[in-house]
This record gives sequence, C-alpha cells and structure tokens, in this order.
Amino acid sequence: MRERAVTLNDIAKKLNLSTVTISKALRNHPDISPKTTKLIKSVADELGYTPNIMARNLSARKSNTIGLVVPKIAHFFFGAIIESVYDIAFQNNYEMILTVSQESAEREKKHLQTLLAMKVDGIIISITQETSDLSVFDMVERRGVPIVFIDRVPEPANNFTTVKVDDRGGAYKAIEHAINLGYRKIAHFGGYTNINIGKDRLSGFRDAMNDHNIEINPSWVLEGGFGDNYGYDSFMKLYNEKNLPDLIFAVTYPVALGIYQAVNEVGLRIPEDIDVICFGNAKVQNFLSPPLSCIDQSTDQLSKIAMDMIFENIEKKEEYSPRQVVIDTELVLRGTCRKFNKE
Amino acid sequence: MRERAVTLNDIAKKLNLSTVTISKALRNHPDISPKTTKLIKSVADELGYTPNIMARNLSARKSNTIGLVVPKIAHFFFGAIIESVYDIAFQNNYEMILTVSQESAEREKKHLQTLLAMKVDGIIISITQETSDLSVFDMVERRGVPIVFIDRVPEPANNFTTVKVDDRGGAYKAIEHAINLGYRKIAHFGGYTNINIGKDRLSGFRDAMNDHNIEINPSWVLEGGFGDNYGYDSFMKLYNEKNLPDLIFAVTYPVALGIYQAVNEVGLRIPEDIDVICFGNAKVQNFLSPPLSCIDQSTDQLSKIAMDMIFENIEKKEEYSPRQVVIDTELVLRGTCRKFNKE
DNA sequence: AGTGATAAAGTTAAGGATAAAGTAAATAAC
DNA sequence: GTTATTTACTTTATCCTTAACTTTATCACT
Repeated sequence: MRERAVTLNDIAKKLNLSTVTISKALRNHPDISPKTTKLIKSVADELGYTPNIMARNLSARKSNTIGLVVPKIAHFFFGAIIESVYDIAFQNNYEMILTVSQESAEREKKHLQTLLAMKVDGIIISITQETSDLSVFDMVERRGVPIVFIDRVPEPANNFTTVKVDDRGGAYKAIEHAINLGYRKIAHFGGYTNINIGKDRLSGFRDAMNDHNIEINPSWVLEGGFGDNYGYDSFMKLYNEKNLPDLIFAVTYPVALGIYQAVNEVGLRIPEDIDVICFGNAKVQNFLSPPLSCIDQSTDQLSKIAMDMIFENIEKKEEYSPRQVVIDTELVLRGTCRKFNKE
Repeated sequence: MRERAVTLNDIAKKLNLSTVTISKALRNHPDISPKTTKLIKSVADELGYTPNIMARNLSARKSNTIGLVVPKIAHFFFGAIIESVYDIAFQNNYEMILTVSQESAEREKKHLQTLLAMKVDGIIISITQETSDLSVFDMVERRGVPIVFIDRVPEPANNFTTVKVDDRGGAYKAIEHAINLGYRKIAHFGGYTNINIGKDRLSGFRDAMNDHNIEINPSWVLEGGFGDNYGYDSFMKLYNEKNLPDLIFAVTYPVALGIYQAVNEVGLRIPEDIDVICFGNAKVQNFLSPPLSCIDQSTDQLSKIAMDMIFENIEKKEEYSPRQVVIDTELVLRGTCRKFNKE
C-alpha cells in the first residue's frame, strides 16, 4: 500500500485552517498564536508531515543546498575535502550535491550548469587539470551564485574567490629543510604545470634550490602526473638510467606511493638508498615503512574557509567582492627526509 | 549586475507563443512542428535558457536524484562505493545527494527523512554500526521510495532489498587457505558483532577453524572495532601478554594497518614474525611492505547491482518485491599470508 | 457542402509552499 | 465613543514546469 506524502493542505483541511496558517505555524511565524501553533505542530507530527523541499525551494528561490565539484573522489585529499565540506554543510542545515568531473573540463561545465539549474545556493569547486576556458565561471557569477575555488584555482585568480594552500611556500620550506640537512642531489617529480598546484610546487622547488646555490639537474625535474603510476614510472626511468638522486620531492602523495612500490621492487631501501618527501598528507602515510614525511595541507582549514566565504557571500550577495586566501602549510616529518637526524 | 535566470515564459514572450509550446518544443514533443521547434531551440540557446529543475521536479513528482547514505566518507571502501554509485548515477542522468551518518543511527534517520522530503527517486544505504530500529526503513518503503541496502544490511533482511558480499564465505576461504598453508595459531581481530559484517566474518573464521579441527584460542578472538587504532591496541595487548599468534585475520584493512604500525614499532617483521590478512581491498595495500593480502569485495559490483535494482524498482514500482543478493569474494594474495609459498 | 481526421498550437490546472496584501475582531489610546 | 493599533488569520499571487485537455486550421474524402 502506497502512502501519499502528507502536505500542508492535508493538515489545513483536518483543522479547518488555511494552508498558509499551517505553513507559518510550522515556521514559528509570530503571526500565529502559540496555542494554534502548538496544535498545528502536534497534528503535523501525528500525520507524519514532512515538507516538500522541492516546493519550498521553488517558492523560496533558495535550495539550502551547496554544490561541490571535484576532479576525483577516490583520492585521499578530495575524500577529505568532501568529508569536511559535507560536515560543515550539514551543521548549517545545508544539503550537498556532489559531482565529479573526472578531470574533464567538459564534464565540469556540464556539472556547473546542472548545479545552476538545481538552484544551489553556492558552489565549491576544485578545477580539472585541463580547465582553461574561464567563461563558465563568469557565467555562474553573473547568475549571482557564489562560487569558491578550493585548492586548484583558475589563473589569473583576481576575479574569483579562492582558497588554496601556499604551494610554492610549502615546497620551498620542504626543500630548504632538506638542503639544511645536507641533501644536494634532489629531484622533483612534478605534476602538470598548467595547473597552479603543479606550477607553484615546481617553482617552490626551483626557488629553494636557486636561493641556496644548488644546481638543478634537469634530468631530475620531471613533469606529467599526479598519480601513483607516474611516480612508479618516473622512478624506474631514473633507475634504469642509473641516474638516481638522493631525495625525490613528489608533487603528491600518490606519486610518492608509486615511488615506494618501485623502490621495493628493485630491492632498494627508503630512506637509506633513496629518500622521499611529498606534498600532501594522508593518514596511510603513517602506515608505510618508513612513514612518509610530507607537507601537510589542512583540508579542514581549506574547507572551513571556503564554506565561510560561501555563507558570507550568500548573505551579502551584491556587495561581496572576490578575494584570494592562501593558507600556510606545515612540514610533517616522519620516517623519511631525516638524514643525520635519526633518533 | 545580477542576471535573473531565463524561464520558459521569457522565451514565450519573445516569440509570442505560449509557455507550454516552448516547454514541449524543448522536450522534442511531436505536438510542435520541426520548424517551430528549431526556432524555439535557437532562441533558448541565445538567451541561455536552463530549465529550473526544482520546478520541473515539483511538476513531475520525480527528481532524477538518488540519495546515498553512508556511515563514513574518508574510508577507502566507502569512498569507492560513493565513486561508483556516482558514476552509474551520472551515466543514467541522475544526480546524487550524498549524506553521511557518521555511525549515528539518529543522524541516519534524519538523513532518510531529508531524502524523502527532497523526493529522491531512490535510496542506497549502508547502515551504521548501531542501527537497530528498522521502522524507519519500513516508512521509506511505505512512501514508495525504493531503498537498497549495500554491504551493511539490516537483519533479518528478508523484507528488504540488499546486496552484500559473502562475508562468511570470504572469511572461510581465507582461513581455510591459511590452514592449508600450515598456519595453526590464527587470531581474529573482529569488529562489532551486532552488524552483519562483523558477525559473518567471525563465523566464517570459526567455521573454517572448526571444520579443520583446529582449536580456537579464545584470547585470540577479539572484538570491538573497525578502525586502525583498534588494530594497533589489540596487537599491543597480545604483544604485551607475550601471547602472539602466527597469523592475524583482521576484520577490515584499517585494522590491519594498525597492526602494521604496531608491529613496526615493536621492531618485529611481517610476515616473518607475525603475519596478517584482512577483509577488504584498498589500493594502498599494494604500497605497504610487504603488500597486504586480503579478501577482495568488489565495490564496483556491489554498486552496479544496487543501482540496477534501484532502477528496476523505480520502473516497476508496485510489483517489485524485495530480494537479497550476495556476491562472491576473491582471495587476493600479495606479500602476506604466503608461508611456504614464497617465490 | 459536410464530415472526420490530423497537425500545431493554446488553455487550464496541478504540483506544494511562501510572500505580500487583506480582513475581522479585539484591544488600546485619547 | 470614536479612531488607531494589534492580533490572528485568510486570500491571492507567485515560483516554473508539465500533464491533460481544448481549440483552430488545414486537408481529404464522400
């Protein structure tokens, strides 16, 4: 037996009141007397009323929903972002629509259109590796839907509201630390440089090396991915060329995982034979042997700031002007990149 | 400058046609002549029309949205479930609303109500550890909203549609394999037994041991969690008691990770000093040393079957009757649990 | 010429909730 | 005792789209 959902109208009929009175009572509107409100609420409870959110949204021109667009899910960083964005949304009585671009700019655009059509109140997005056409984002802004970029942001960013980590500074900090420990032969397995995270991490590496007058060996500066197979392949390439550095700075932790695997396979040891540090922190790094040191980028902080800006933007609307927030990274030293420094 | 979204009405006015004509044309309804349809579409394009999905949903009493309720996000298994459910939804032109119960039955209930209020067309859920009141699920069914349980299912399950892995069989297979390799001193770090996955994995362990006439050492059968700290603590407990088995069967892979960490800390080696196998497969297991063997439960298969059932149920509606699907597991041997068998 | 069928629109109502404006009765103000 | 203000509701209009029905025009056939 199917049960039709109870509507305001059903309650209204039962009590011989108008739908609007019911609506107001349930929203604690002062128009309605406490006595009636109480009565209405008890009847609503009894009938098992749940508001039809689509109708409410249509009427209110607001959905209490925020849309999230990420390039991937099954990646620790984005998993963590999704989780903390979700948590904050939930605490603020917002629902979240999750969409995944799978690194396709076309899908990304489609998702944004869908989110607009769904009348989300705000959008948080981490763009794809290949996103170059920024006009979609302008369109979103023209529609008056607040959009905040997180971690992977468009460039130039000045017209957009963005939060990201200090990629260049983080990389710089790590490399400088390594240099101070005595490392000289340092490689960088970098990502794509058309996206800020790839470019900035590379330039942090470069700057740190240059500032300390250490020559960069071009054959040690690779470029081309963020995944474990890229780390694996890159290591193997250098290994086969018998051209291994002392330390590899990996652009992401999956790249470092690929390195771990390759190192294991060829029978070398970390950190004795080859050492590794990476950008990005994931819980599993603790369980590797040795535990992997990294540059931590707080996903909680990123999400919190992004969501705060979204909420502020939703309230202010017209007067909100774009801003760019850059948050600090933290060097987390575990079992790698600790030369001369082992307890 | 804020732009109001273009509606059917705007197009209608511009062309001096009725809204309905526009609506029909854009949906390729045969009522409208190809010529007019073409004209309307071009104007819609030019004005940048996007349908208001909330209005459409309200009118159609259907949302093209499916709701997903999981206990956690930042866990490989659920991350993978989310990703593949999302992919299938996307391919079928559905959106996905993700909600996370954080293992709280109360939140779970609230999420289900929200999803109903949002008029999702179907719900996929993996229940919390503490869910005991099944009346919420009955309520969902009475509302005519298809609901499919995935992996963690209520018990008894006969009134519900469920997909899960053969937990008992998978555990049995692993233990039997270990016994055949010569392992005798086998421990089980189990989860909570009030949830099917904890209970069934334990009984697979028990049955395999009994069937091969191997006595179960009660002090090796622990119970109480699915997370890494539980694995860590449990190992440490046995270690301090100087009561270590040869092989530990961990109820989940995070439990195994905790074991890895503890083993490392006390300076033992896997698999030489103590060996591990776990239920559940995650990519990172390949990057551990040694790579962790496990019982693989195909998240893709689980999701695919769950979604197929949801779609079928959405179409059939009234006549759909609950069914329970159990899919097979696969033993994945990597670097652990391979005694006498090392190449 | 008159009937019927078909094509291509148009009209109305419904979906459920809410904002804005309106009304009647009770209370307050002077 | 008349006017102003509150209180507690009700009525109406709106959000935008779609299903179901109706109208008008055109053409074919007897």
